[in-house]
Amino acid sequence: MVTIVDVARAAGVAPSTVSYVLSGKRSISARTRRAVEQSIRQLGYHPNAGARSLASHRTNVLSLMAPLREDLNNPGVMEFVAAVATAARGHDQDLLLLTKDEGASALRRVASSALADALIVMDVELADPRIPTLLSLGRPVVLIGEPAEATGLAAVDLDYTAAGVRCVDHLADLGHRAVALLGPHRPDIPAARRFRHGFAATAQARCVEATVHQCGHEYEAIRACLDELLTTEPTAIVVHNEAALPTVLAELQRRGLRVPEDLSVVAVCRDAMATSGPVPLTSVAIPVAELAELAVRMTLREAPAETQLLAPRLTQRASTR
Amino acid sequence: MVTIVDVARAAGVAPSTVSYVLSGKRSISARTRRAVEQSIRQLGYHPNAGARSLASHRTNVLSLMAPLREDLNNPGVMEFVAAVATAARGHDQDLLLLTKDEGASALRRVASSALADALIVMDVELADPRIPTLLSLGRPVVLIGEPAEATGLAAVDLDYTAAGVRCVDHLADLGHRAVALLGPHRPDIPAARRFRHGFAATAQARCVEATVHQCGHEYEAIRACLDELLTTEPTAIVVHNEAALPTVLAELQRRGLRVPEDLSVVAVCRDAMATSGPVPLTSVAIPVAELAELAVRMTLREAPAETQLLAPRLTQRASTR
DNA sequence: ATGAAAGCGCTAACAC
DNA sequence: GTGTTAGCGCTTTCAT
Repeated sequence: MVTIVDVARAAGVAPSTVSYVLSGKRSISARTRRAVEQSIRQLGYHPNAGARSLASHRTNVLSLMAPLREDLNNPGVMEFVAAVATAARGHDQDLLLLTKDEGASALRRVASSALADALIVMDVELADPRIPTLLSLGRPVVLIGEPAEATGLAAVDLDYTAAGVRCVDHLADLGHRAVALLGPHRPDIPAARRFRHGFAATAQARCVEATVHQCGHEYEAIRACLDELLTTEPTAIVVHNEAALPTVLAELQRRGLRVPEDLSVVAVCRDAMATSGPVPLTSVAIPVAELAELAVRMTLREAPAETQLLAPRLTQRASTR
Repeated sequence: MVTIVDVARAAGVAPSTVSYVLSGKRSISARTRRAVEQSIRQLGYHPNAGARSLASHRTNVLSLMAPLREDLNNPGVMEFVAAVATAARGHDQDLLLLTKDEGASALRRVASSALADALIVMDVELADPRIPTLLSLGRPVVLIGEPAEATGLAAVDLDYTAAGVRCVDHLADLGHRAVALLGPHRPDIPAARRFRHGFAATAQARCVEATVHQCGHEYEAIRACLDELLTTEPTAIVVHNEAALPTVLAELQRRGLRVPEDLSVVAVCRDAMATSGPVPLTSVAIPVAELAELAVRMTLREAPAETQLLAPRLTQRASTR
């Protein structure tokens, strides 16, 4: 194993000088820096993470707790995990992955044993039992997805209220007078509530008839939901349920409803999903990469640790008119 | 911060005794053990991971490198990540997540800086550039998904050859004489090759006409693939492409082909996927939890570090007859 | 069955 | 601009 002492000896300097070259915490002559960097490369030196953490009280590890069991079908979860991993590496941090069902004790364990410097937590619910623990950790915490009540914790999310507004505005602008919302399986989560409120309030403001429905992503649930939804004869639907989206579209087709001729569709989903079907969908994408980057920067105190809601962007494609 | 010295003082013993109570590496009187355990609980002591790793050369962290960008659509990837995280915690290990596109240098970094004790790598390809690095790491390495060539690295996977055999045997037993395989987007990966070989060899052995097709998961690709596939008028198809499966089924329906009346379908997919559509599908599931558990045990040297292929299990449901 | 003490490899305060 | 050195909190010999 190559240690800092080996590098120092090879470069003809003191170990602390090597440390300072690596950290940039004091000025180093160009000559010394070159010698040290060369020795590092030649010897293939990688600082020992444990020693570093012990001496500096920093691990350069972020921990992400994600809902890895229940939301397995939700492709958005994996996208977030990937985005956070990528954002973390972009800031020289590694990522320790925790599953949601390990609960508060895992958060405490990771923080107390100094396995990670900060925590990012997805899918925090209204009265989540993890919140008190997170508040007591003494480490930076950022939530992805904003719990409806102020928790005192920093959070990042899409502005779902604005997203609901945007979808209805788009459809109203196109002349639709009757629209329906097909929402997610869990109507109680903050994102669902906010979207629904934006949707309903804007429909009212613009004198558009609106109905709200919710369903899971199993075939039967979707079918029943569409049965109900279509009785009101809307000319457009907004689908805020990515997992159900493919089945919804297939089912519309099966019923002989063409998109957008008979029914306009706006989806809240990843761009990849919006463009993967026969009809490219007008959609509001969740800005996963930006949210992840922002969350990581917050944990590193490079961005103010407060709740930030990113503005939605609606991309018009072929499914609305 | 609570340290081992605090616990030792509270319990009236030496720090080393606390350490030994925690590790179980030497016998402790019941009385001492009780006192120490009580102090640990009362003080909320969590051993510092960095100090531990520095002193013991063990981190109790496993690193998993997963294809988090390219295979984002592949629900199987996330399932593996979740399963490995769960299996790791079951063995008192934490999980450091790496993305495949960080490449060999990330593996070297994590191993050399002692961030993790061992590495699990998904999606290793035929002539993967990471293989030489993995061989030189001096740490346990387990691949999930077996590269076709012997690499000298331990690996776990489903026995895809046997899976291909099993699917054709099932259909042949039901009396089918013409079957088609709809394979994955990347026909060159070992799993695809092996499945195809099992499929083709068994078809020949049982005098069943067989054709092999491949396609991505975009709508147009699937449509074109089905156009081609259906010209041979098979009475059954085997879908080894989970991402495409929902679209394939929707498209069959659109063409007026009923499952299983007009066409039997066998899928290689998660059970959740097999049972989520209108017709429960006869399927071969990938035993993700077992594979993850086995991989974790191999990294911990609790299972022999060799290539292990798990036998497929076919579950008959309503889509074949 | 338990204690004392020597490091593990690094960072950061202190010295010059 | 650089060197010296005292820890960081733990594990593990070595003693008894």
